[in-house]
Amino acid sequence: MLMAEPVATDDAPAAGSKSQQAYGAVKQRIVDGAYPPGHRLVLAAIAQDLGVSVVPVREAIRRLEAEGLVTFQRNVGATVAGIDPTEYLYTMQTLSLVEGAATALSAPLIDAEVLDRAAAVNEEMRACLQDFDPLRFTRLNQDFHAILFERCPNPHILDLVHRGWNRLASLRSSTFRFVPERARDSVEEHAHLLSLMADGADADTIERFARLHRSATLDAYLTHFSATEAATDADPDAAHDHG
Amino acid sequence: MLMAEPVATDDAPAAGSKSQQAYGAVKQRIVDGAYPPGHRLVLAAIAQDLGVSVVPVREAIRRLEAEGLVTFQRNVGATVAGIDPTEYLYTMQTLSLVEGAATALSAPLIDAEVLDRAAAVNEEMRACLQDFDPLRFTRLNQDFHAILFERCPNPHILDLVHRGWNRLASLRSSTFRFVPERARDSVEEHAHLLSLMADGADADTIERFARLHRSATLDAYLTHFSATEAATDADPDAAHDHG
DNA sequence: GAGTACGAAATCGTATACGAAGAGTAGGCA
DNA sequence: TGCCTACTCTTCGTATACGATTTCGTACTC
Repeated sequence: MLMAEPVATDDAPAAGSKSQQAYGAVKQRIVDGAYPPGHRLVLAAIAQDLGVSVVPVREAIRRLEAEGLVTFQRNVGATVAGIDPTEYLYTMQTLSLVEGAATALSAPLIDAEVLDRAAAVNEEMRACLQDFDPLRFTRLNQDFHAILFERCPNPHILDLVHRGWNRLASLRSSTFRFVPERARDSVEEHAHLLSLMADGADADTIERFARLHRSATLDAYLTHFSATEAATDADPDAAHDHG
Repeated sequence: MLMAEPVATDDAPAAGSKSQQAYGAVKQRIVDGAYPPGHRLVLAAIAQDLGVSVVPVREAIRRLEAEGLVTFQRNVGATVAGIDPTEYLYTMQTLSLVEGAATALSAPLIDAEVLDRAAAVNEEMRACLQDFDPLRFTRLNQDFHAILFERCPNPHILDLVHRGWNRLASLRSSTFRFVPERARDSVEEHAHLLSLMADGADADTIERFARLHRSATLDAYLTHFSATEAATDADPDAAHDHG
């Protein structure tokens, strides 16, 4: 869906250049949790592990830094970016902005067939509500939105949306894991969004609603956490790293 | 080997690492127009020119690629990003989105002193209307907006705004050069924006107006160019590279 | 016993070297 | 004469090597 790789065989990135290989491999390990947040990324170790030299690894790390997945310090090294709740907030806020715009810009280019596909995914999500699986739900949620914003004609905005989702994936902090109640509302809002598009609502309405939809998810997260943190009071990031 | 001193006198980037030096140097040359759009960036040549090895240059180029200032092709090389009118459109559209949001998010944090500074810059712009100098006007325009969005609390969005302005600078395609009539309206809209902020208008109103303000500039550009291109009909990019 | 200075290990940053992939050009063949 | 092929040349991609910087451990002093 939002895989930029030309063709991935099954799990190995298998990109043309070793830099891209290294990029894909390290990124995957971050997203998978093999490299937990705060983990130090040593160039030589990764290079040996991947069977390449440090040069491509270095380049991969810098790319990941540009995407915000790792933090980098000169002459010190890189560490996997932390899962600061503030960071999540910023990312979600940014995503609400650019995804709302991308969805609105996509809307005129979306035909009935695409709407049907999105509706099918949304029905899967609805079915997923019983026997709730946060991971699966989150993945479907991403698929749903990707269908709707992927036709955005402005490649810059589309790229920003992809980056946002990427960062969310690296943060590994799904709202639906903490606030499953939000899932049901989310599905309903999806249905409403589809009906807006089907009725040919104007761009501003769609943008506003798409943005609100994401903001609502963020709000659910925030209220949940402010409550949780006030209750537990200690070890405020214990809730994140149980991936 | 002529070693560049770590401490730079005044205009050199003065970065600690050679990668950053190279990044700053190449970027400056692109923005200044020393490397015109379409110019091929050969690693070895730049490296020799800067007195460093190709490795830092390579990294600098990749960073510039990530920012969109240069395009890169594997095993072929990098070229300074073109000034495709379409690219300008996309960039301005994206900027209208993120800058509008950044301005709206900044608004609650802006006090009277900041508003006064912005107003002063706007008056400079108004004075600049006689004896019109597009370059100076464009610079003041950037200053004006920077004052208003710089307090945006979301660093991601703020970063996107900076990137957008960066890319605009690299495109070197100022609307005010082609459509000086737009300048007067722009100043008035700035004044209105300031009054909105002074009156404590809600975020949505400010965002909407800031976005519209930029979109209007873009529209002026587009109508000008569609007219110009229809008239000249040939060599549609002649208007760009007289920088 | 605590703080500081020195030294060693680890790791990054950069230079140099060589192999690989594309682009351009000249030559041959239809 | 036009097109295809082989070759060379430029330029990038990656490996290896070495110097620079930081960090951590240890010994010494107050």
